Amino acid sequence: MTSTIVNVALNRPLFKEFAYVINKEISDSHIGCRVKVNFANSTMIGVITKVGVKNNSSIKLKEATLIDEQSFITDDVIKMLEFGSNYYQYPLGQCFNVALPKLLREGGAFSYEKIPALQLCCNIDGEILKKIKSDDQKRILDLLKTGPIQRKELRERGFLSSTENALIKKKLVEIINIEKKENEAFSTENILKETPPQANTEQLSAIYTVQKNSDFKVFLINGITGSGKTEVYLRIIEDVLKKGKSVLVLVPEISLTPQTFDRFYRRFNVPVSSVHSALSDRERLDSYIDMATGNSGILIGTRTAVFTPIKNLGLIVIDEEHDSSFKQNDTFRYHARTLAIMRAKINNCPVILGSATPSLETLFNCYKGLYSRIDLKYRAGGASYPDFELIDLTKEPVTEGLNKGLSQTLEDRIGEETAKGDQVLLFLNRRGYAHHLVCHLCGHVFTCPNCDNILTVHKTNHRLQCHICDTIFTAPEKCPVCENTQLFEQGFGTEQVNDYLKDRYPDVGIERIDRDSVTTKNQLEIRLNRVRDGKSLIMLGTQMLAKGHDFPNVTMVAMLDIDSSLFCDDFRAMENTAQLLTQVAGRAGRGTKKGKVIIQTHHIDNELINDLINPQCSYIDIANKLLETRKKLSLPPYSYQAFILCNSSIRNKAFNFLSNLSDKIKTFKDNYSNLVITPVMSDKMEKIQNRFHFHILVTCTDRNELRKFLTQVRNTVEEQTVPNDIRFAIEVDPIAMY
DNA sequence: AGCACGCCGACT
DNA sequence: GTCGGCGTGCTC
Repeated sequence: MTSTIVNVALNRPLFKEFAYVINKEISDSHIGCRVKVNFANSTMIGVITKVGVKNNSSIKLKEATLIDEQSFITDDVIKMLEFGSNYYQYPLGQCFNVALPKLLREGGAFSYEKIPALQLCCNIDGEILKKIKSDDQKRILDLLKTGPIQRKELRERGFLSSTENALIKKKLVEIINIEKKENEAFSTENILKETPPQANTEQLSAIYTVQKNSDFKVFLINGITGSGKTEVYLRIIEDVLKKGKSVLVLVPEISLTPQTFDRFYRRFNVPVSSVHSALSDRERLDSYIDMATGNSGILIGTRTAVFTPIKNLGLIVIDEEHDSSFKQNDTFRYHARTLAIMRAKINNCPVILGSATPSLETLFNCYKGLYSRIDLKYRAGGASYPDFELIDLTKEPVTEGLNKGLSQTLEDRIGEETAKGDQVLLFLNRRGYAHHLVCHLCGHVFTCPNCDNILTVHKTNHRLQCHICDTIFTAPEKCPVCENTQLFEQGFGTEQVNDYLKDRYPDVGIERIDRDSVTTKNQLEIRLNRVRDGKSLIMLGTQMLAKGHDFPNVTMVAMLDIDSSLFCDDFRAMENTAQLLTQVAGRAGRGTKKGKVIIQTHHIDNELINDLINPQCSYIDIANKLLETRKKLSLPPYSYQAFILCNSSIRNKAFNFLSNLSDKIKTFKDNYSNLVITPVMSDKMEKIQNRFHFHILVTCTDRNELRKFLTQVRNTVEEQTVPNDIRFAIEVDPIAMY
C-alpha cells in the first residue's frame, strides 16, 4: 500500500501546516489541490502545500481525501500567497481562504454549469426596429447580431435586466444556456473587433517602450488625465493577446463602470472576464475557471482579482495605482499592487502601473531605478488643461449660501456657466445634511453610543447616522441632558447643499451623487445619463464623482471645502489632497471647451494650495516636494511601518494585553537595527462598535529587519494563547493611520 | 477560529 | 447535588 504524507494549510489562525496521510500516489504537481480532512473534530477543506514530507512527530496521522485530481491554483499564485503570508504576517491557510472563490472554498467542483445568455430569436429588420422606442433595447439587439451574449456581460455594459426582459416579452430575444467547456483556449486570430483610434507619438512611444520588453519589469505610466492611458494599455494588451498570453487588469472598485467594460468588450474578440462585488458566487467561479483554464484572455477586476490563477499570464496592468482601494483593511491586510508586482516577478512578466497622480511609494521606486517611468504629458484630442482660480473665503460676505458651503462668487459663477448651458461639477467630500446636532442651551453634542464619533444629521427620513458603524437613530425632539427642544444643525453636507442649490437655481437640473442618493449601479447610471444628455447641469457629489467618469460638457469644477482635507493629522493628508484635487480638476474641460477649476479656501497662502493651482507646478513637482518632507521626517517611503493592533469589548483587557506584549517586545527589540516602537496608544477613535482599540506603531528603515521583527512579535503572541474577546492583528505597510 | 476539558458559582 | 459560566490549551 502506498501512502504519501502531505502538508495541508487550513483556514485557522495558526502559522503552521498539518500533516496528513493521503491514500493515493501523488506528486509535487498536486501542490494546490484541495483535500477534505478531519481537524480537531470537524471536517474542513484545506490546500496541499507540500508532498512527501516525513512524519517526524509521534502522532498518528489522520487521513486526507483528495478533492481535485489536479491543481487549478497555478504555481505563481501559490508562491505569491506564500510571500504574502510571510510579508503580511497572516497564516497561509487563511490567505488561501481569501484567495479562493466561495464555492471552491466550500468544496464545490471546479467546473462550469450552464451560463445564462441572450440570443436573437428572429431576424431583426427595419420594421421591427421602427416599433422599438427604447435606445437601450435597440442597442442590445444590435450587440446580439454578432451572436449570443452572457447576461452578466450585458449587466456590466450598463443594461438593466428589465430592458432585457422587455425584449424577451416581445419574443425578439430568448434566454439560452451556454455550455462552456474548460480548456478552450481563445483564438489568437482576429484579436480585434474594432479598429483602434490613431495613437499620438507620445502614446506610440509609450507602447513601444513597454512592448519591447516581455520579462519582469515595472513601468509607471504617468499620464495626466485625458492623455489616453487606457488606449496605451489596450494596445499593449493587444500585443500580449496575439502571443496567446492572458492579461490581468486591476482597477479600483469605483471605476468598474459600463464605460470601462465597454472599452474592452468593444475592442477585443477575445473573451473578457471580470471580478467585482456585483457578481454572484457562481459568476465569480465562472470567471475564475475562465482564467485558470485559458478560456478568457483578459480579466478585469478589483483587488481580489490578483489571486485568480491565469493560464499563460503575460502582463499585469494596475490602473489608478495610487488608489487606496487596492489595500485590504481587514483579515488578510494585503496591498494588491505589492502582491501583483511580486506575482509578475515570479511569473517573469511586465507590470504597468498607471496613474495621473502616482503614489509617493511608486515615484520613489522610480527614482531608485526599480521602476521605469513613462510620462504622457499631452491631452489626447487636443483638449487644453483647465485654469485655476482661488476664492478667498475670508473676503466673502457672510451670506446664506456661505453657511451651506457656497460663497457669493461661486454662486455667481455657477449662474454664469449654467446660463450658457454649460455643466458644473461641485465636489464636497462630506455626505449627509449637517455635520452634527448640538443643543442650543447646554451645548450637548449628539454622539454615537457605540463609537467615539459624532452623529451626522440626515434630513431624509429625519434621522441621525453614525458614519463609522452605520447605525441609524431617529432624530431626537429634545436634548437628553436638559430637555431643551432647540437643537442646532452645524456644518453642511451634500444633502444640504443640494437642497440649497435647488432653491437657488430652480430651473437647472441638479444631480446629487453620493452613497446615500445612489444605492445601486443602475441609479448611478441613470443620474450620469441625465448629465450626459444635458438634462441636468449641476452635479454635486463626494469621492464617487472624483474618479473615472467622463463628462465632456463640464466646464467648471469647484472644490467646496478643500480646507477640511488639508488640516488633518495623517501624514498622508497632503498627498491625498493633491491626488484628489488633480483628479477632480481632470474632470473639467475634457471636451473642446476650456475648463476651469475653482477652489474655495480660508487659507489663501497655503503652500500646497498655491502649488496645486500653479500651472508651472505639476503633480510630480508637488509630489517631489512632499517626498522631501517625508525624507526629512524619515516617514514612508523612506521608512517602513507596521501597526500592532488589538481591540476588545473590555477596555482594560485590550490595553493590558498590548502592554504585556509591549514589555516582551522591549526584551528583544534591540536585536533589530533602526527600529522604533511607540508605547501602547489608543486609536484615534478608541471606541468603535463598542470595542476599544489600541495600537503600537513600529517604524524601521529596513524592510527585512521589520519583517523579521514582526515575525518574532507574532511568535511571541502565539506562545501564549490570545485571550477570549481579544482581537489581535498586525498590519504591514498601513495606508490609514490608527 | 473552534472545540473540549476543567474548575468554581447559583440554582431546582 | 448539577447546570453552565468562561479561562486554558490543542488541533496533524
